[in-house]
Amino acid sequence: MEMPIRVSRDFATTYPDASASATECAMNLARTGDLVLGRVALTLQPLDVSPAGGLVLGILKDAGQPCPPHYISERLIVSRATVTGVLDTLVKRGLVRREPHPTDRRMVLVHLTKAGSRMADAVRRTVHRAEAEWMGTLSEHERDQLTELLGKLQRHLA
Amino acid sequence: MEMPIRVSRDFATTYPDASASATECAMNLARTGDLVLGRVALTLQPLDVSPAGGLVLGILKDAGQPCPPHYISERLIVSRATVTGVLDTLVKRGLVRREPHPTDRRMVLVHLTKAGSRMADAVRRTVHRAEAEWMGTLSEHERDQLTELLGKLQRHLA
DNA sequence: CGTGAGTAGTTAGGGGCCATACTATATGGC
DNA sequence: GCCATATAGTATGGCCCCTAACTACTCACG
Repeated sequence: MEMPIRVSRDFATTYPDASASATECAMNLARTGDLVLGRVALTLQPLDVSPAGGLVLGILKDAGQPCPPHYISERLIVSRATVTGVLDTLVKRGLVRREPHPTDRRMVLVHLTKAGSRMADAVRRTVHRAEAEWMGTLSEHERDQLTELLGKLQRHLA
Repeated sequence: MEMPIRVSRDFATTYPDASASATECAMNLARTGDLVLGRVALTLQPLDVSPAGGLVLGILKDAGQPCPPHYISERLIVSRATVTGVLDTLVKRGLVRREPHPTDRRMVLVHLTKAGSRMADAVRRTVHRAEAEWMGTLSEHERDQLTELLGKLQRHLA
């Protein structure tokens, strides 16, 4: 498999109103994003936490206090329904606890358990150490360049 | 929401053996990849085809002849089980047909129907036109730069 | 030949993600 | 106070993705 993905030589004639460089960017962005997600999942496997679960723990840890699911949903940029499912898994694993909100009875407050708090730390340490290794091929300058380019795209895509 | 994602100011002291620039790259790669995938799904919605389904149609079209599922699985970098599911959907939609392999009875050959062939073309046209628009914020030079950086990472991550 | 190793496809079960629809609760304007 | 509207959480059902296990078949080696 070639890397990066390139379009075929006759791309421009086959798709006149397309752009080869744009298509190559899009395909490689999707592929690279997928590779990174795969690496995260692999890295977290020994901890027996899913990437989504790890992110939720991190959000709760950062908040420093119990949070309602809708807050997690917004931070994670994911639907509330998805958060319900991830929380179910975390509850089963004993990393998180749901409690009724003291004043607003529509809400639930998600509490980090002791084990959940420890796990949040372990996830962060593990993932950040791994990230440093993944990006080892790029120089500091290249990383900044990449982050800038991605930021520009995100502003346009979001 | 800021774009690109940046780590907090005290990142280096909190995670001594991590790299802020590496973590930023990883987070933004995951995010941007996700945004691109979301755009693809949105773009294909009017055609009533899933992103995965569209890719399978493209692979069959490129092959120019009926293919066994394991070939699709390798091209798509996805498990054979997943291909089974995607093909089920495509069969239901009448875009694809399963036929027994004439000589090797373990295999199935996936045929593109007339409608499937037309759909493959429509998917490509639609997505490539959209890609040109998504990447509109980046100059030709920036796109090449981005593709190169992603390629370098892919070689390291794959 | 026959048998064991390898290959192809599917099934089963699990997770993440979504949109939609439903219930319960809160709130602001009348 | 009452009601329309908005908000919070969840259930449902769909797609995509995985691993593991199972069936059917092929093939090479003894």
